[in-house]
Amino acid sequence: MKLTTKGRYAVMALADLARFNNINPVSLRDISLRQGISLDYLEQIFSKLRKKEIVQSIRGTQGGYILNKKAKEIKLINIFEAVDEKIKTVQCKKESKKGCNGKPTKCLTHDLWDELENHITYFFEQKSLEDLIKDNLTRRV
Amino acid sequence: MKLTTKGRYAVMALADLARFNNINPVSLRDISLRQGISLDYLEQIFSKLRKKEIVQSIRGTQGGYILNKKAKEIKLINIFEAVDEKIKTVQCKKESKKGCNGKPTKCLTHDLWDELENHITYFFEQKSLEDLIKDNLTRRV
DNA sequence: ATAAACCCGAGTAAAATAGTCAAGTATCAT
DNA sequence: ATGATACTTGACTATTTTACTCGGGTTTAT
Repeated sequence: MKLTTKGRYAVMALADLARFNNINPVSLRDISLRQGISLDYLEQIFSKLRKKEIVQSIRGTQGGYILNKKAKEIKLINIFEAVDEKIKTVQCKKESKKGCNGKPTKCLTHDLWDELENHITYFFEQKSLEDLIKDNLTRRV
Repeated sequence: MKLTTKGRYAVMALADLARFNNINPVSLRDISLRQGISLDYLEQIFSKLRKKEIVQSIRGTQGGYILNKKAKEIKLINIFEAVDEKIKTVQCKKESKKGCNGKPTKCLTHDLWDELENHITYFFEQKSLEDLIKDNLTRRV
């Protein structure tokens, strides 16, 4: 049970962006340097974030990215969804309402995995980008 | 962010074991058939569970496994630990108390990942095997 | 004696991850 | 105009992890 770099980096990069999100757009190059994430990889990630309208891009010199919504309105769940960071605890989820794996009844642990998935999802639904940067009034990288 | 089969199967198999844990030991063959998990794979898993003293083995014909503690005392966290299902949200955890990745300060999202890890771990610390089978008075596979 | 079970370590195919690389296009500053 | 900066896109790939399988054991009830 682990977080992939895609999800982690997306959040790190957006936290960085939110922090420096003044009038000027923030370039991926800057984020790359500050957060130590490869530029090429960041480009992949931001492509997805842009398609899901979490950020806006500004091309050309002095260009970069800006948040497309208020930091408060961007929840971690939105970020994870955008970069395909799935929360997947169960394999039999898509089966029919009643049964798992083709059987007529639910598997013994079905509700457990559902509950776990909800537990984790809840966390991501609550936390916003704003929470991240508010918690970080002390100087951080 | 997903659960591996090792963790999932371990819990499924132990739930099955707990359910049929009467006087007689339960063979992996039976668990394999009921839960649809390969026998070879189950053997790997139970080897670890035995080494962590979650189950006891009884060799020979009519042998099998029994729980080594009361179902109430076996928490999911113990099971996951036994089969090396790690809960890993952060990469910079092992760095010094204050800084991440060799830098003198914590990374922006450090506390977030810590909090997430705690959130998930808490869930696994609360849930016991007994909870699983108690929740399943209705007939299940 | 035999079969049912546990025990153990090595090996491996497939999938997922974590990127890199190449070739663009848009825009600004000068 | 032109060069530099920065976004855009899609393909490619090495490494790691996962999810097993396989082949040999040993123990014990009947």
